[in-house]
Amino acid sequence: MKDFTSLAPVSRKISDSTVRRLSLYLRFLEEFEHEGVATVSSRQLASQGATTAAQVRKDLSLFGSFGKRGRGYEVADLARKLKAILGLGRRWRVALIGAGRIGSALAEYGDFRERGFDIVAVFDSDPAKVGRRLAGLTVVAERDMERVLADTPVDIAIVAVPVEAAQAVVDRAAAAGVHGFLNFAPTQLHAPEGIALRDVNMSMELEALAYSLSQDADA
Amino acid sequence: MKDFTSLAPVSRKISDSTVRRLSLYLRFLEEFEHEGVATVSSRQLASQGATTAAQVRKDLSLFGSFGKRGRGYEVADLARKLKAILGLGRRWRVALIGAGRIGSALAEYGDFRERGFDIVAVFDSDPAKVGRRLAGLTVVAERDMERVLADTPVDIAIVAVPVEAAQAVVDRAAAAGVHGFLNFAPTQLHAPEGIALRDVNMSMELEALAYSLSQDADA
DNA sequence: AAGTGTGAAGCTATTCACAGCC
DNA sequence: GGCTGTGAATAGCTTCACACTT
Repeated sequence: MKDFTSLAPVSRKISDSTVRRLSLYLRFLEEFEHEGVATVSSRQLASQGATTAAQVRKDLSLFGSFGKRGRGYEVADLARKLKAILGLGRRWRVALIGAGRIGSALAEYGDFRERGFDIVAVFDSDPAKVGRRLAGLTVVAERDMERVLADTPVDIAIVAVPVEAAQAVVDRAAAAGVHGFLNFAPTQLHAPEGIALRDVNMSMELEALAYSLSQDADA
Repeated sequence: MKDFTSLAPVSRKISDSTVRRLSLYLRFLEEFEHEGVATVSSRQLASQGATTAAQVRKDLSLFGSFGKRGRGYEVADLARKLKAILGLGRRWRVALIGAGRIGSALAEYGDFRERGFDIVAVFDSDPAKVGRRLAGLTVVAERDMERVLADTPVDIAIVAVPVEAAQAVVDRAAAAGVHGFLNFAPTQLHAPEGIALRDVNMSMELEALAYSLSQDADA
């Protein structure tokens, strides 16, 4: 049994699927905690999340030994550890770039704040939007992005601008010190060296559904 | 070499990652087509999409032999074939359930229509929203969902209701004949037997970014 | 008895490498 | 010469199964 004195990430590279599952487990643990449940087994965690008990144990074992044999996992304790592993032991500062329909909806999306992500700046290139209030913030001209980011640095930027503008906005924000991006423009962006970027492509999700439905129809 | 007389899906089960890549390739092909490019190589397709030439060829080969050795793929032809494979040779009828901030933004999201998905009904449980116009449609009471879906059947429903309401809404809509769901409520829903469902969890994407950034910070 | 932690096995996905065709 | 299509090799992920702990 390894001795993990800290929760410092393990040398081994953790797959994206594992990270996503950890994030899911954390949610379930918070629900259990809310219901006053004190301990859970890998089986119980698995049943909530469409996975297997072995998978849960394997995922957790990548980071240490958090359970007690014969008993399971202590809910509050495991939740705390997962938070530390996922980097949620702190709050994250987020900029929103693009205050159109999707951007505005995201600015006011309560779940972000609830999960530790604070939107602290909003940018838009449309002069008609600049100066307006959105989710308690004043929309700033996209042209002033570098200047504002120098004053109020952020960790992550949410990109909600049109496809044509998206890559440029990422490159500029990355140069201005933003380390992670969540892109909602329906295109695959390229992250500068050393920068984390994830694409959320809603139309592509619908296309994947369309594929499934076409398959079923022939079956 | 196999003889694919139709584009009917192959018996082999196709992985989600392959489907997503096909959807990406299709976008690139449409861009190439728009630029007047007549043929592309697997290398060119790969370079756009952060994958490898071998992966592109493998993905395509699961469905047939679409290229010409020494020449590459004919852009318009391959685009047509990918559309057929993905089930995009037709338009899809979509209901939106939940006309809150996210729902409203999705209702007006142009890319859906552009990619073949027409929102033809909008439901909400809030009496204050019922009767309002949204993206050219009148918001209908969620309670009347079954009645309306009987008249105007849809293939897919987009779920944009609060977490607490999400599973019930899926169960009801599935019973009313909806075959696929795209869920935006930040929870993992369970699809009834034979129903396709995908979760888009935006907070979870941010958490995955937070994980990456925490990793980088220690490196 | 119950349930974790984990090496080993099994499975799936990606990459390699090259014969075959244009 | 260039590039596809594809079996073979490799890598990565999931499941199994069981020793071990409470």
